[in-house]
Amino acid sequence: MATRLRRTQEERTNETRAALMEAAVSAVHRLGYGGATTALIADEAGVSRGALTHHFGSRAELMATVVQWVYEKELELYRDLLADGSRGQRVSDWPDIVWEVLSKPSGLAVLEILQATRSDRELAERVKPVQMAIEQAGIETMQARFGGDDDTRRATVRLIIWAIRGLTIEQMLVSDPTGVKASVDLLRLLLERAAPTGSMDDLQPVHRS
Amino acid sequence: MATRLRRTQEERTNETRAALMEAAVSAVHRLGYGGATTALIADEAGVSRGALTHHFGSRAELMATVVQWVYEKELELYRDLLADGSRGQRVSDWPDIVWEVLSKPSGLAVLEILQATRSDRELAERVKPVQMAIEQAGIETMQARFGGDDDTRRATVRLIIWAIRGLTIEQMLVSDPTGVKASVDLLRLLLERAAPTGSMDDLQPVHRS
DNA sequence: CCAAACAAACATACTTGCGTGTTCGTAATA
DNA sequence: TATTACGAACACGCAAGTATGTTTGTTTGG
Repeated sequence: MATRLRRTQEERTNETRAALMEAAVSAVHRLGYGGATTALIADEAGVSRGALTHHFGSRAELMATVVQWVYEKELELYRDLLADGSRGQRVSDWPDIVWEVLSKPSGLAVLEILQATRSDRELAERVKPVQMAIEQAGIETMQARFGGDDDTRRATVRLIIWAIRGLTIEQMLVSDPTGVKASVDLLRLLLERAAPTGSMDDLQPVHRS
Repeated sequence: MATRLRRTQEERTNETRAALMEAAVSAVHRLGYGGATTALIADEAGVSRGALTHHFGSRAELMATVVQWVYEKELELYRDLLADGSRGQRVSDWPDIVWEVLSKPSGLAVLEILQATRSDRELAERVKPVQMAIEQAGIETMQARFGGDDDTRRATVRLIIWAIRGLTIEQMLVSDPTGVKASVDLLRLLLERAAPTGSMDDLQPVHRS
C-alpha cells in the first residue's frame, strides 16, 4: 500500500476518483440511493466533501460517473469470463454469466441509480445515453455469437438481464443468496430445453397475439 | 361524484385514506420513492398534510400501508383473472397473468417501496412481514395447482415474479411497453417448451452444482 | 327531539434536522 | 509562482415531524 509521499497530479486525481467510485458503489449498495449521501461517500473514501465536489460538480454527476465506471468494469469481467472460450457458446450459458456479473454489489448499485433516474431529471439525462450503449453492446455481442432475428435477440437479452436483475433485488431483500440462485439455474434449464442446439433460432416464434 | 354533504365518520376515514393510497401509488410510480413527498401526496389526494399525518404517524407508516393495500388489490385481481378457470392451468400461463398484475403502476410503486426498505429501518420492519406473506401465498397457490417439490416451486415462483418485476423496471426506463412484452412472451415460450404438460414436475432437475 | 359535551377528522403554521452546493482558505505538484 | 488538488466552514432549501386551532360528526342528559 503506502502511497508514495510524492504522487503526480494525474495519480492523485485517479486515486481519489477511484476511491470515491468504490465508496459510492459500496454506499449505494448497502444503503440505497437515497441513503448514499455525499458526506458519507466522501468519508468512506477517506477524503473530504470538498475533494468530492472538486471532482464532481454535483451528486448527479458523481452517480452518473459511477454508472459509466461500473459499466467498464463489467465489460472487463465479461471478457475475463469468456476468455477461455469454454463458456458462452450456448444461449443457456448466459444466465450464469450474467448472474456472476450483475449480482455483485456494483450491479445492485447501478440498478438503484437507474431507478433514481425517475425522480432526478439531471441524473436521467446523464445516465440515459450510457445505459442505451450498454444494452446495445449486449445485443451486438449476442448477434456475433448467435443467430435469430433482431427482435428475438433483443427479447432474449432483455429477459436474461432483467430476470437476473430482478432476482438480485429479491436476493438482497430476503438475504438468502443460495436460494435465489436456484431460480437462475431454473432459467438456464428452461433455455437448455427450449434451445437445445444453443442457437437463438430455436426461440424464433416469439411473435403472436 | 358529489360526495354527500353529510358522511359518517367511517366513510370520511375510508374515503380520505383511499384517496391518500391512490395518490401515493401514483406519486411513487411517477416520481420514485424519493420524489413522492408527503406534501405532494396529500396535495394530490386533495387533503391537507395534517390529514395525512392524522391517519399515518409517519411517512414510513404510510408507505408500508400502501404495500399492504396494493397487495390486497392484487389478490383480488388474481382472483378475477383466474375466475373463469380458462387461465392458470399450466405453468406457462403465469408469466402473462403476473405481468398483467405487476406491470400496473401499483406494482411499480411497491417495487420502489421495497427497494427503499434498505435505507429506512422503520419502513423495513413494517414491510417485511407483509412481503413474506405475499411470497408464501404465491407459493401455496402454486402448490394447490401444480406438482413439484417445494424447492422447485419456490424457484419457479421466484423466477416468474422477479423476471416480470425486472422487466417492468426496464419497461419504464425505456418507455417502450410493447417491446418489453416480447420478453414476457419469450418466458412463456420457454415454459411451454420445458414443461409441455403444464405441470411443474417437468422442472424438477433444478438441483446441480 | 334538542342541545350540550365529547371525540374524531382535518387544516395551518412553525420547528428542526439534514443534505446539497458554495465559498474561501491551505497544501501539494508543475 | 501558478495551477491544481484538497479541506473546513457556511448558507440555503426542503421535507418530515409537531403543536395548536377549527370543523364535522357522534353521543348523551334533559
